[in-house]
Amino acid sequence: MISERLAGVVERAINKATEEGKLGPLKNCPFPVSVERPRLPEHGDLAVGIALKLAGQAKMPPIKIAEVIADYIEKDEQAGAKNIERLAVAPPGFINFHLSTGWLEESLSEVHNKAEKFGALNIGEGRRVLVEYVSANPTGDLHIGHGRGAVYGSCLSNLFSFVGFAVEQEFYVNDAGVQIQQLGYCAWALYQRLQGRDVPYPEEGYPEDSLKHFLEPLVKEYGSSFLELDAEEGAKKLGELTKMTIMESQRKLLSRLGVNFNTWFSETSLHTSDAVTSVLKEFEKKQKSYESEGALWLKAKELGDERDRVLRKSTGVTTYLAADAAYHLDKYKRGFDQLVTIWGADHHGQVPGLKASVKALDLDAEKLEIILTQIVNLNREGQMVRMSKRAGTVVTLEEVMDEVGVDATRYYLAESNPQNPINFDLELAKRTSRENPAFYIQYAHARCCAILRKATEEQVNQESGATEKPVLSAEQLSEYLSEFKKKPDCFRAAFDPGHEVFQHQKALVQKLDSFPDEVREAAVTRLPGRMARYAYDVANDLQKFYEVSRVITDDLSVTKARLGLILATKQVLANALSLIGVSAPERM
RNA sequence: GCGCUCGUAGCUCAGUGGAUAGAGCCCCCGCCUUCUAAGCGGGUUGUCGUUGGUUCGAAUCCAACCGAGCGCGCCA
Repeated sequence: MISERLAGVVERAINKATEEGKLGPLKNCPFPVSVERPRLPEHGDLAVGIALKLAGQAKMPPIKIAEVIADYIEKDEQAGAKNIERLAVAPPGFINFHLSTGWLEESLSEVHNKAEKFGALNIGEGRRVLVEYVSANPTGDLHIGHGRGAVYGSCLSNLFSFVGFAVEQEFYVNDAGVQIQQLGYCAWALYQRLQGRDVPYPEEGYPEDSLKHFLEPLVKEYGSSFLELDAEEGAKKLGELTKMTIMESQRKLLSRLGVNFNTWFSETSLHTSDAVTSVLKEFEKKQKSYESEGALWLKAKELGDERDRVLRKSTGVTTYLAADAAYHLDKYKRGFDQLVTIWGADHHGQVPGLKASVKALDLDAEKLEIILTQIVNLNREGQMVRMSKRAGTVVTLEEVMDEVGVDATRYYLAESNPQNPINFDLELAKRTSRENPAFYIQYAHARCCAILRKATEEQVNQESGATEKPVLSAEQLSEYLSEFKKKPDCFRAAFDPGHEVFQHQKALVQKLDSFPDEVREAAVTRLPGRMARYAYDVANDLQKFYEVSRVITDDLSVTKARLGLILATKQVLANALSLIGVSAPERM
């Protein structure tokens, strides 16, 4: 990566300059040098604004600092080998680098060498992170909002894993408490009604239509064998069976969406294992709880919450918070270095309570990161598609996936940042044109594959109908592939420096080269959506390149070099798409 | 009322302390005898919600206000 190498050169210059006392009181470079790509071509290929950032500590005007650094870079003999053609200092204190094509060649060679590992980093250094997400109640179908959490969590997990963390993904199953009881009543009533018994359906329960399709297969399988049961036993039995059916359907659907969990953690298990009662004891022991009006309260207010929270109601039943505290204590005990919990934004009111409970247990609250995902609005032809669960008109995740496909579903849910609401346009997601970024990116990948096929497969002449032998033989191709890794200068023929088209050629390679930086940025900001937008940019740059630079030509060295460039582009597109879990098709 | 999130082009959204604030869509004009035109090029578009403050420098940080969404239970 050129920017990394360049950052090293700049940092060395700064350290040398500070050693010789040329940068005021500064001892060495206090923060990492970041290299950016200037917007305007006259500002060079790459630039650093470090002098602006050092101004305060060095107590010197930025422009002076830039001049000093530039001076040291020019004196650095190794710097010449970094493909720096010339550099310029520009106000208010930027150092602009103009580079030779050598760095483009090295970048391409690096992509070929690292292949599917290109862009992978080791920020995580093997540290263990647990990502908990979706965690829906097993009381109905998943809707598009769950889909967003699912896609976000899975993309973030992919990203963590790509930057060197050992990732585990977990689904917390809220299979305890009143909602499951409620499910039991509904299931029991529905079971009887489906067999002709005229019993009332619980008015306050889950909509009948939202459960019917889960009960029908149960009726098919068990027939009337449970009709004998009394109301209590019936609700328990049917509730349990329905819960299992729903969980299995959720698991299957998520798997189809490319979302797979290492563990499904049952809330019930926290109750049966006494984890909940023991966490309450722990609060008591640490004097972080007290009894009042017959209930047990967590002293949340002194730990950053706006008020204290109930852990055990006066009825003796523990609250959701108590179970969540026990659950998170369990996560800590499992020894993770980082815990990421993804919730729908409608649960943001619970964040201070959970944080307080973690602090009350003297656990490191810094390790626990709670990320909230905002709502998804479904659109069709500009009309809002309502998602009212009560009215029974809920649009399920499955319906969306059936309609627009898995790739488009994933792309649109992955693309935007979690703190912003999504407007998911069902019609746009189905479109096969440039307007639809999901399609456009895949088309770019398929186009790369088409060029490779064209170069290496037999072609049928349109006029004569005769079969023509491929431009490149299999032997030539494999020979080239190994040259791409070992001889960066074989890419030189891909470029036309000085020519108008060179800007497109350079832009594409620069974009490919910046992938590792983009990955780092996406990982540290927890915004995998950046990968989606990056892939779009690559696709766009590829199309521009394609338009002006013919790959298969009469000149074998040009064909070879450009084919190498196309294959590098295909690789980077595939890597970026794989991080967001969207497929990279060979043809379309 | 309090809290959280958000407010950037007609629309959908990037950009979160640095150069003249970007991209796509929409609209207009060009480009197919050549590897996928399902494409490409060019053009038009801004009180960065408002007002103050911090800073050499603010869309970005701080405060107040305006607007939108969500949340404020011994529900889960």
